[in-house]
Amino acid sequence: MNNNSDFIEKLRSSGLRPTKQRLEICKLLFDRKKTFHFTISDLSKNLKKVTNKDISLATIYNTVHSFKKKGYLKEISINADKSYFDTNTSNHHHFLDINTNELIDLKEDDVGNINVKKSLPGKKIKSIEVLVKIENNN
Amino acid sequence: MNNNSDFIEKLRSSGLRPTKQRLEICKLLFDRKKTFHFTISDLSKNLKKVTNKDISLATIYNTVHSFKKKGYLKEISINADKSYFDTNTSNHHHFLDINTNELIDLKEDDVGNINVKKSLPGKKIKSIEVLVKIENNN
DNA sequence: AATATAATTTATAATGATTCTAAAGTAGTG
DNA sequence: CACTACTTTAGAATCATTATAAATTATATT
Ligand SMILES: [Mn+2]
Ligand SMILES: [Mn+2]
Ligand SMILES: [Zn+2]
Ligand SMILES: [Zn+2]
Repeated sequence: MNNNSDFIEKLRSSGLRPTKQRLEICKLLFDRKKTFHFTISDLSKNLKKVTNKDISLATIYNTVHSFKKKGYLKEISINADKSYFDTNTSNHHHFLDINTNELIDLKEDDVGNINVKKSLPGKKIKSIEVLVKIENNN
Repeated sequence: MNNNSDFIEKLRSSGLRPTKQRLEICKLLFDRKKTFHFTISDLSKNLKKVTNKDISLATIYNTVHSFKKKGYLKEISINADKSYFDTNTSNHHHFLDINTNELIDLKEDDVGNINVKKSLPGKKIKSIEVLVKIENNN
């Protein structure tokens, strides 16, 4: 999907130096066909698999947070005891499988248009997102 | 709304002994006209105001978790760094004011019916909830 | 290319919310 | 009252996350 110089450009253009740690993380997060959801712990484990010298946990946190700030990642809070990040940064809906704790993107068309009738003075709508919890049959 | 013996009955009927700590917490949470949202820290502060002898933090956690397990409270995970509990245990939608971090219930009618078209084999829908983030105008 | 500067990484410590532990207290039963 | 199981509690432990501050690295400048 992307090659290394794309990531270098991406990082530079947002004022982040393309360090080897950040590039390694870019490769894991963004060099894919589909977007996905991950936890810091997932990312940390996957980085251990693909790198020789480990990236420190502090750097993983720093990087994920700066990517979030730059808009390359989105944080999804769905579960009191697990925080997910999403490489799909658009507003979108989710299935949450409560048996597996897996998050699954829904497409725009999977959920009809949502019409919020209530409004509050001085406030405007920023986003509308639906969470559909699913579970095993029976 | 409720008096003490209602709460004693409520607790007994779900196999929880009506201790003075639990009753104190019931009064704060359930003796109201409207449901509301709170954090453990909110609850803890409010309990300090109304009780002579402080209820220990462990008991507050224990009680909130057992009330959740009995279905008297619902946990709402919306913010990575703040966990809310809701005395409205039905499936319902929310505004989240991102300027104040305030959660506001939406009524069924405030959001049209939601029709989820996608389904996954072996899975059924357990709940559908909408989160509408709002922010100040301008 | 060498130097200077600021950004970044890192190991490690600190924080803070939540949970655990085990001892003391209390409610229900007969 | 006496017994038992449940509950509360203070304090310790845990664990994810953030802070610190020294070493390293990227980039700009000479
Ligand atoms: Mn919890
Ligand atoms: Mn975070
Ligand atoms: Zn997603
Ligand atoms: Zn609510």
